[in-house]
Amino acid sequence: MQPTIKDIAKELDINFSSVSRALNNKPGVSEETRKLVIKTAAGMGYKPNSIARGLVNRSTKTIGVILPDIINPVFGAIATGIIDTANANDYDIFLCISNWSNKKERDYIHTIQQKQVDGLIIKTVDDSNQKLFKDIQVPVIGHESWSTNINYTSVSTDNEKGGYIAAKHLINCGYRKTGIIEGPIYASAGVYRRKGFIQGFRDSGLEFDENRIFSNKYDIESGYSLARELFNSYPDTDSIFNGNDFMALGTLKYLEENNLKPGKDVGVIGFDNIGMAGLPQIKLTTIKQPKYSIGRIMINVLLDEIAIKNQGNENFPQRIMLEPKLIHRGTTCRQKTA
Amino acid sequence: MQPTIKDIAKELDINFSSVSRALNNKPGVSEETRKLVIKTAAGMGYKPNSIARGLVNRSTKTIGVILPDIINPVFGAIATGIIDTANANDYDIFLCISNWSNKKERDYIHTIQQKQVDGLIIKTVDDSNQKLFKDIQVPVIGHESWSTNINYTSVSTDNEKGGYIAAKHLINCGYRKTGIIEGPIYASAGVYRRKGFIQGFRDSGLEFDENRIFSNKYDIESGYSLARELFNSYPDTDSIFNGNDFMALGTLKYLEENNLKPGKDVGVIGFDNIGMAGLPQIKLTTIKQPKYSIGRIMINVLLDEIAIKNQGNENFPQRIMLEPKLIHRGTTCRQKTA
DNA sequence: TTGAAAGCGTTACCAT
DNA sequence: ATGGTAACGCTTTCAA
Repeated sequence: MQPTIKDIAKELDINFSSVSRALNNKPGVSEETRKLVIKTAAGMGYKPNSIARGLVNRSTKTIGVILPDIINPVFGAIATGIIDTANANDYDIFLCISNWSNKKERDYIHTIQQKQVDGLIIKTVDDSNQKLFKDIQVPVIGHESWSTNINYTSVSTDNEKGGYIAAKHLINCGYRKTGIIEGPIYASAGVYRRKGFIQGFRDSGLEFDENRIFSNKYDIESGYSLARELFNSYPDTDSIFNGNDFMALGTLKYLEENNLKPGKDVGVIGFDNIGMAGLPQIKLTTIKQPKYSIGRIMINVLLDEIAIKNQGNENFPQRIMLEPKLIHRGTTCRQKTA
Repeated sequence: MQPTIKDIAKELDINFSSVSRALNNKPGVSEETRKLVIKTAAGMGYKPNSIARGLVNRSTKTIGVILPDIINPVFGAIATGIIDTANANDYDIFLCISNWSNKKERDYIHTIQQKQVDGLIIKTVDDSNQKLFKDIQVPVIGHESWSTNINYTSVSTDNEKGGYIAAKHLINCGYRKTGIIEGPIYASAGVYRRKGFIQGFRDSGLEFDENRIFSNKYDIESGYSLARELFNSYPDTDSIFNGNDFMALGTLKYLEENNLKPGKDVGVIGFDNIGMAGLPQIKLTTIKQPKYSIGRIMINVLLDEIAIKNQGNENFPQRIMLEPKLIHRGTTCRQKTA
């Protein structure tokens, strides 16, 4: 059995409240007893029970984080940003993976509340669980989800702008027969990326044929099979805007297998800029997201909201948007464009 | 404020212990009151406080998991296996990332205990923190760490065998001037992989020059720079055994930039078989690990040890080894070998 | 400075 | 079947 403060108190023949005061650097104990307590506590291998502490303090110093997957290094990077920054501020992270399942996400939203986290960071699969947020008692920060009728802060890359930049780049390269390969149709990020992309075409006086949009899951396999579908339906396709880099990797796989040279026969652009995108064998042109910063900013904003709330102040939701950036590599036209 | 069982009791003008019984499907309440309690609880939006529950039950139904990083999809896959299986058994996961830092790892070992987890799964950076395990009060499962003087179960791929297989394959391909590019020198997995690899040479009557071993971190950049170092020191290098696929990716990058064709000019073999290894642009020959299964088995064994312990039985540490498998792709000799 | 006691939300055990 | 109460380990307030 782990020793408790009562055991320490018994050992020293003092009251356990004094032990508590000593261990927490609270006033009300002589320097002498404090030193003695700390020493014997260490000797006995005492470790505070943070569950008991959480019960009385009504704060667990823990933030719940719900992410859809963890194999995609984008979320790995975001999670790392969250964890690093939280730890630096003395908070722990309770990480949950919804596996792109609405049901799992819903379950996690419930269990995480029961665990009395001090705040919640979540990237929802789509909008369907957002109604659950309104009776969460702690601050919530969303990633890639924003609508005017919700009351929590969201931080994401400016996906619409990212899509716009991608479109402009493809057009500048001279591509005209573009297809879109994207993730789940209702995924918030995808909606904005697509919107910006189509707007980019429009602003160039071009029309984008929305039949050329194919959607499935955000992984390599889906990118691969959607590329096939796209080319089967539209053999004249000269370029592809991918929902993320994983899907672009699948697209590249399809092209390779069909002897189509990316950047020459077909322009390919991704989204995220994951580590592998820069490999010389890949050289994927993509829209970079500040992944680590997204995590860092989310937790900073959340911690701030927690502090404000504890002071009894009201907070109102913000929409924080980070800058996307074109990374021009080998899978789109070679020469740099304006 | 979240309603508590006392609030429900007050509402119904019954004792809160009856509410507890009703909500937990324990005997001692009439079906009538049970239904009433459940109904009003739902109506009031009651959510059990699992922290209070944990305090009295001395079980949080939570498993702590400490992994060194999460950007490498190997750990992503392992974590997914752990989380899926734990959830299926009604356990939650408290996931921590040590970022390959001994200090962070040590801190996490402490905080995770304070959070009263029911068990711990950990992949240590190296052996230095293993002494901390002996005064952990809950079952511990290690990944890729095993020595006879420790008392916890470990599950990993048979790394020694994996290294052996890699060596045999390289030799069969006809390579003789092999270099090793590996992670931190004390990393347990690397030690066994290297040992098996050298043994493979020996068993073929060949001598492996240990000066050709270069080590750094388990990432793409390290693989890249170590490849350069290796070729600078040993320009006659004809093949490379990489500590993991990420490092192999870095090696491939170096080769590409120096116009060396993998599989033709230089044989390259990795370890893990991450998703990207199979891409046609990469086609990395590698030693496959059953990543998801590693996670699944770790949690299953842990849950078993927890159950045994709760029955008051003693458990003794096991070393569970999973089979590695050669995946022969394009970065080593083309024709299949025995 | 120290001791005593209440209370956090829950479960479990005792009466009734 | 129900009510009452102790207990989990801790922090905090109030007395002494």
